[in-house]
Amino acid sequence: MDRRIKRTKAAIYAAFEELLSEKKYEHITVQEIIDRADIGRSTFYAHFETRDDLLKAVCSELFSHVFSDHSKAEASHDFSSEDDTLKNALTHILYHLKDDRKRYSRIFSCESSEIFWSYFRKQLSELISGYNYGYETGKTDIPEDFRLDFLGGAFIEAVKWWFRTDLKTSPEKLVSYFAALTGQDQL
Amino acid sequence: MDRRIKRTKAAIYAAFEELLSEKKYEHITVQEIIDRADIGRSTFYAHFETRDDLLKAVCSELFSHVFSDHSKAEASHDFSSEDDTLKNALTHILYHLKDDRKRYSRIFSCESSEIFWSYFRKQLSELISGYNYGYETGKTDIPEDFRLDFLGGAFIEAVKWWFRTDLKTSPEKLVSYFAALTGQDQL
DNA sequence: AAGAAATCGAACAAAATGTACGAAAACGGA
DNA sequence: TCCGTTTTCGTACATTTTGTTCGATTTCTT
Repeated sequence: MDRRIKRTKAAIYAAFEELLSEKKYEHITVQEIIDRADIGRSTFYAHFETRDDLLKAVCSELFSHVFSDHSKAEASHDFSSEDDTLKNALTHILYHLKDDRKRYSRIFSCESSEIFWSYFRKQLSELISGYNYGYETGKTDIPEDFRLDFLGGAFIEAVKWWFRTDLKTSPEKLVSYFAALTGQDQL
Repeated sequence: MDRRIKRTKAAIYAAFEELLSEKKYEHITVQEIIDRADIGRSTFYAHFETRDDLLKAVCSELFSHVFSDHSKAEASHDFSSEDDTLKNALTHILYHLKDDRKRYSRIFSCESSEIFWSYFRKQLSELISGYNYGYETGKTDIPEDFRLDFLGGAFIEAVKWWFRTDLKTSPEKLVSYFAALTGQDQL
């Protein structure tokens, strides 16, 4: 690959990720990116059609690291590669995220429709905590705030799936799926 | 409340939600909203400071319906109000969403950082499905696609929580929480 | 009917967008 | 090192959006 391209892309990526740590993705302009990267306007558009294009490219690049070469991750965190379970696979992913936490934090803090979901999630977590009398705290070592955030977020995921599949499942069934998969049957 | 204000806000809301069903939130401009609502530019800014402000207002209005008056929801869907469990509460919420599915669909389809999460989720679901040999299909009536989407999304929620709390939990512990709350211990 | 409040619309500066083009620079293969 | 190719630069440009201002006008409330 042409060195100039590599240099230009690197400059754009760096500027973009830097900006991402300062402000929301939605408020970052192409102008700011090229100013920060110190490249010509036309140069940017020679590589990316839109700002979304750039984000996609960055995501793609990031994830190529996350999901490739589990073995490497294992090697660097001393897991026996024979124990190839989902749990370990997920653990390896988490280690990778942790190793590059700065980059991922920037991306993870993007938001937009999140305004909506965060409303929903907050309300749900409160709602769930209100029904907690049947739940024995202390029996497990799962932090209460994790449990509430997680269940709220997981329920949102169920709702998202529900809408993706055109609400063809009845609410009762959906809730039963949710309850079954989260072991919240008792509530 | 002044009728003019009510009319103006209604016009803005209608135009906004209409646009929301045609394009992504991020690409909707104030210009389009006031054109569609047929109101003066200054009038819009008299009610909302920014486009995000408007979205927040719409969300707030929408959720005030979702989380208020469970009793009403119960009445209209014949639940015995004595059975006040979390499951029923969630079911009622789902019914409400279903009743107003058109409005909610519009909001739900917003995206932005979703570009990132959807990448992640897709990969995760694939990963999980690869470890499914231990899972007995057919034993439950939970659809396979729901299970995969859900577990992927739920794991993302765990990761989000992880980052919100500054990665202070070890990857192993986080995965064990996830496994415990989703009954995926066996994998 | 009268005073208050909201809307209109036109105008404005500032900024961003996406595109175009020729000149200059950097590249890679021979 | 040379030469054709590719990339970058810089500038320019038309268009669009943004957020604000202000007086005139309309609509509301009482």
